[in-house]
Formats: sequence, C-alpha cells, structure tokens
Amino acid sequence: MPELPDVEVFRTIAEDEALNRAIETVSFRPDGMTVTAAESTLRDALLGHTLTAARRWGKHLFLRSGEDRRRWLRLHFGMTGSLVALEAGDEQPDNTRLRLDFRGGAALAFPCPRKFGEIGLVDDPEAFADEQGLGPDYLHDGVGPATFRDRLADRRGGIKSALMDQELMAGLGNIYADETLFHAGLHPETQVPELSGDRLEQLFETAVSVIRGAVDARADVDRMPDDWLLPNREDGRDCPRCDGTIRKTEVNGRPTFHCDRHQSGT
DNA sequence: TTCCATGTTCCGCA
DNA sequence: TTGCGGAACATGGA
Repeated sequence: MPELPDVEVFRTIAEDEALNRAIETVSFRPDGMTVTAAESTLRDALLGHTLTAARRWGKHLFLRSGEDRRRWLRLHFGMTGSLVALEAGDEQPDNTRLRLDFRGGAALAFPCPRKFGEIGLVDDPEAFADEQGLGPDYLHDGVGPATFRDRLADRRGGIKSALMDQELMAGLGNIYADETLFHAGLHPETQVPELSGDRLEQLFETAVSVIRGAVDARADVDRMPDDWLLPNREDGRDCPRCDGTIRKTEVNGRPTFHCDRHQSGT
C-alpha cells in the first residue's frame, strides 16, 4: 500500500478527521516495531494536546502536536501500515500499534501488521528529510520538471531503480514506479543516460499525473481507471492500452510489470 | 505447505 | 564511487 499516493490519502484522513481534537488517550503497542522515541516522551508529546497540522514528505507522514512548532509525530508505513479514522463504536483494526482517542469519541489508529513501519518524534520535518537524505517530494511547492531533470542528470543505471531511489526523488515505490513507466511508454531497464533532458522533464510530468490520479482514486485499485497498469498487474494479461501483453520480470530484485509492446524503447 | 509481497538497510562485488 | 544483486527483517494471504 504505502507509497506517496497512499500516504497522501492518509494525510488527508488525518487532516479531515483528527485535527483540533483533544487527545484523551494514547494507546501504544509497538510490539517490536521500530520506534525512535521513548514511550514516555511520545506519550508526553501527544497526551492532552491536539494535532494542529498534517504534512507529508515522500512516504513519511508528520502530524504536529499542539502549538509547539517543533513537535511532530512521524509515521512511516513500511509495506503494510495504514492510517484509519475511527468513530465511536468502530472496531479497531488488527495490529494497531498506535491509537489516539479524541474527546468526543473519534480516534485515529495506525495498524502495521508486518512491523516494517516506524514511529518517531521529530523537531522539524524538513530537517528530518535533510538528515535522511530524502530527495524532493513530487507534489511540494517549487518542485518541478527542472528539479527532476537536474537530479537525474548524472545518474547511471536503469530508470526504474532511479525512480525508486528516495535520495533522488522521494515518494515512488515499486508499484507507482511501474505505473509511471507504463504511462510514459518506457521500459523499466532503460538506462537513464539514454534519456534526453526533455524526456526526463516529460517523465516528471507523467509521474505527477499518475500520483494525482492515484490520489483522486483514494489510492484504491478498484477506483483506478481500467487502462492503468495497477488493475492489470498480472503476467500474461492483455495490455489495456495496446495490442501488447503485460509481462512480469524482476528488476532490482523487485517484481516488475510492463507491456512488451508500448514500453519497449526510450 | 510454500511462496510471495506495496519498504528500507546493509554487505559484497564489479 | 556507484549501481546492483542478495539477504534480512515479520507476518498475513494466495
């Protein structure tokens, strides 16, 4: 689930359902998953406060606690994490690692079955991104085709691994890298130096349109257009865009799907 | 029962 | 130096 579009949906869920409500209870059951703050610190940072802002950088979600501009809860969703808004009486998702209960009965739950996610506390999301070496986020203000072209200018190797490298640009993972290349008509193993500056700028625009389209579909495969790769991600399927066939291969150790016809060249 | 999977990190190799 | 392949992490689902 959780690549940029999914996390953007989680961000809007938090923004719409969890801001400006007093946190009455903090339930914390990490059960071995990575937590980069002491439990007592985390509890102190949240309990009795309200969440006042929801931001995202790549696949990381940041929720500001209270009026202190330097106190943000950071969530990373790993492969299977999600964020769920609950109303009074709703059943809690399995494997909920962190749950905030608000005055009035609503709650926010962070289930993470496979524990590949992370819970942390940071002073400043930008500084965190900087420390982690995260590249620019596709949807942030001021990030555009030129940013993308410049960052990929000296990159060698295949385009798919470049798209998935969070230090170049943050947010795309295995699924949406494939989706972007499918829309762009590029083979996943196309070498980056073979792509012109114009082609790279065009690829950025494609990535953004895929991301926006996915967010519009609430990152839900069932709501995505039929002619996207995602609903057709199966070896041997007919390509929904041409007479080709969807093929499954392995690129950089990850399952990779592409159309053998319209994604053959650069 | 066995294999696979949306992420990240670390190691060794070329 | 950098990109890449492989392994590791934990666990539910096909």
